Amino acid sequence: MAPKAQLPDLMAVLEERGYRATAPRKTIARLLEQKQEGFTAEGLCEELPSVGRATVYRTIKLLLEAGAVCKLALLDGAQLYILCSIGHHHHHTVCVKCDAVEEFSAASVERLISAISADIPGEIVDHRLELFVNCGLCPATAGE
Amino acid sequence: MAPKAQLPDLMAVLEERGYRATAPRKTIARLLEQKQEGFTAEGLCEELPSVGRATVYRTIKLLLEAGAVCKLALLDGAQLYILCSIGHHHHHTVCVKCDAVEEFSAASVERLISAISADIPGEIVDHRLELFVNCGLCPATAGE
DNA sequence: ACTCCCATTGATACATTCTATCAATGTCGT
DNA sequence: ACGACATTGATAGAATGTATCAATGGGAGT
Repeated sequence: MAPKAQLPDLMAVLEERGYRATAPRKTIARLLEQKQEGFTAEGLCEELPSVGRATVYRTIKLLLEAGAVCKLALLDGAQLYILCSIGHHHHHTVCVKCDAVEEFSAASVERLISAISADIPGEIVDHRLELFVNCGLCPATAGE
Repeated sequence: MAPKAQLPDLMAVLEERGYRATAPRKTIARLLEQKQEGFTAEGLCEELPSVGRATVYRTIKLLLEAGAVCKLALLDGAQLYILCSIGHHHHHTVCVKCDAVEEFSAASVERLISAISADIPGEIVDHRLELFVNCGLCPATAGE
């Protein structure tokens, strides 16, 4: 897998927003910074038995609000969190076989949304685009 | 609100797929065919106390698989089902104020996805696009 | 129209994911 | 070091959906 763009220091992100640097938050931030893949809240809880479930969920929520984490809906309706870069609009590709997530952005998408705007009643304030792919890198897709 | 495109006879959709025309399914189908707006499973259960919860959820699932219903994720993470047209790929706009959903399709979207394909690792097999709008028609948006 | 098979139902329990509550604790500005 | 108050963790509860299974009923074949 290609190396990800540099991802933010999560604890710093939280402190910038005025949240305290507590031990549980540091633990969660440190673990997430290692993660190249998507994760679930329950998965984090299992990996960090020393941190309370409520705190795991609360911290994920704070990171979501800060934009450091995105929440994706897979085709089957399952949900997946993924660490992502802050401050620039982007989208994700998700492998339908292995759930690997990659971030991408394309000016053409944003231009298209603007163009579509004329054909849509109302004013577009946001959008969500997800591409489901066969990544071609995981065992499941390589075999085809 | 503009009249929707003709929507399918839901009971016929289910029968075409080999499911039996039972009384609970007919009840659900009849109610949904009246609905111009999004709905939730729990909401349906309340509107149809004569039908068991499990049956409501099962029937929604069958309609989802048949493509007669889509499941949308709102910006705040809430989920909404919406009746939609079968057999042609389409997307939805969702009003961020009143949750009104409109269906749209644009050849330009499909062309763009194809074009992006070249820049994305892997093969695109599906995509999801949602536009969040101020519909301009509901009291909440009209006031701005 | 009757029968019979088996798809379907509904009640209930369970699963998953997330939020609310609240007393106890830990951070950080002073 | 102190104190205000943000945060934690245990637990209960909410929201949404699935599994189980005995009882029911649709509809194909006669």
